[in-house]
Amino acid sequence: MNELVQKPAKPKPTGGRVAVAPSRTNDPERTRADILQVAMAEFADKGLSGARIDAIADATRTSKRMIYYYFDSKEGLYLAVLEEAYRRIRRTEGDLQLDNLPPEDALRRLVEFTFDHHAGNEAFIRIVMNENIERGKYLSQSQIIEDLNVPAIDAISRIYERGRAAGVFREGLDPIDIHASISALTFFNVSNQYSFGRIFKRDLATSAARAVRRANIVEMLVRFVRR
Amino acid sequence: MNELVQKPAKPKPTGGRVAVAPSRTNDPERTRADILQVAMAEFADKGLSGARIDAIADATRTSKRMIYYYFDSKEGLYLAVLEEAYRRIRRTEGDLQLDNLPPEDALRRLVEFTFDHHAGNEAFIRIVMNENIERGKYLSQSQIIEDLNVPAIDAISRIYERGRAAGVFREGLDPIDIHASISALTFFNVSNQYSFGRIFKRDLATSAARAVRRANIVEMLVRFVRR
DNA sequence: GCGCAAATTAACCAGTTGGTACATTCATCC
DNA sequence: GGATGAATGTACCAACTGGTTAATTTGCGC
Repeated sequence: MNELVQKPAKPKPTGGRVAVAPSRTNDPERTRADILQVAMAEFADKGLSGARIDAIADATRTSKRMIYYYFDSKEGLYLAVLEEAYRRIRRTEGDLQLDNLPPEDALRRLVEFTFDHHAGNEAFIRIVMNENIERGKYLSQSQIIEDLNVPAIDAISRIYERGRAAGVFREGLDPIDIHASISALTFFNVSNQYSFGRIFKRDLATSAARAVRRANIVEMLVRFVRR
Repeated sequence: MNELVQKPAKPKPTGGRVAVAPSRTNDPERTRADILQVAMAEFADKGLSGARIDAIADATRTSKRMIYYYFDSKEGLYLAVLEEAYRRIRRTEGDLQLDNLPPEDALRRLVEFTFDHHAGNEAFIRIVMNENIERGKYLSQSQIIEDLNVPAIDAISRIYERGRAAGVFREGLDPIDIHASISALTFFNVSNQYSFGRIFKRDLATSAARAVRRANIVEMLVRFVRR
């Protein structure tokens, strides 16, 4: 099985001989959330063009018609999935307590956190990959992006500023650039694990390989900012 | 226009009133190469599932029938494109003269070369992205992969060994891990340019942005290996 | 308990898409 | 110059796929 996101089980059709009272319970929020969750798994697995509305509908507790009722179109559903994916990621970012740590320790911790976070959210990684295949077309349409950068960059800015003031970090670095490096190193390790693994005959998904890589990435960033 | 790979122009249908002698020239190699080139552009643009055989056929000097004659299926064509993409990349890699440079300069040059190479070959990047969306399924089927790692890793190994022996690089580093870092940093800058650009309101494709990023990536690697 | 919009179901549809059947032309070998 | 396999063009098809039509049920406000 290749499940990136939990899919709720579809209730079996009543197999008994006597037809059970065909009652129905309206629960729009549940229906919507159900569709969204299944769709996220499908889009992460196959990408926008590879995903099939029928496949999503079949894996849902409800029917295809409901997808169009709530999301209008395949693209509308994809956009909703994209936004939900970013929303979830940001939600988990907040509660990292870095301000009390010495700057270098704070940076280490931030990088480790980002690494683990990416390693543990392949579905998110794949949705971002796909959105880049789409050249950011849907991200552009989304409101959500506007205030997405703030928390990630803020954390780095604060750490960097403290380190610079304390004289342990060198001058003239750009927090966004530092963020780009952290993202690149941690994202790639998940996004390109298959091609890289095949070519170098290494499974990047083992915990041993991950631990080594993680330590090296942390070291790389610390050395980069150090005076 | 969004052309990642040159497409040859299709000759216009003879529009004249009198039908020109419908002569035909058999040129299997040209036909095959033509299809491959057009297919590479389409697969790089849309991915495996997004690409359309009819679209490829239409952009070709020949017909859909010929695609199936030479490549059997959509998947067969995709595999041929994938292999050709890797073959081309490796071809350009060879002629870098690094053995005469001091180790640190050699490393700088290698990183710069890789950066420029990735920045200038978006089609390749996108094909690799797509292959990772496919979880390396087609790369696994290919023979070509077997001897793909050698040149890239060899270059790093030699540089690192010289630097280590000379006492300018620290001990205990793994050339494949170094390669992973170089790839991650340079690949991401192209692969994720859309999502990153949208979120941070920066166009990573401008030459100014590229120059800054390139210098930082080089610096990051040098600092990582230094004693 | 009724009116009515929201929620849901089932069947259906037209355009697309990968793939093929079949006939035909080219080029090489003798 | 004819036989023969390789190369090519045309027309076609069945399955898939995103999307819709239309009818029905639920549940909330009053």
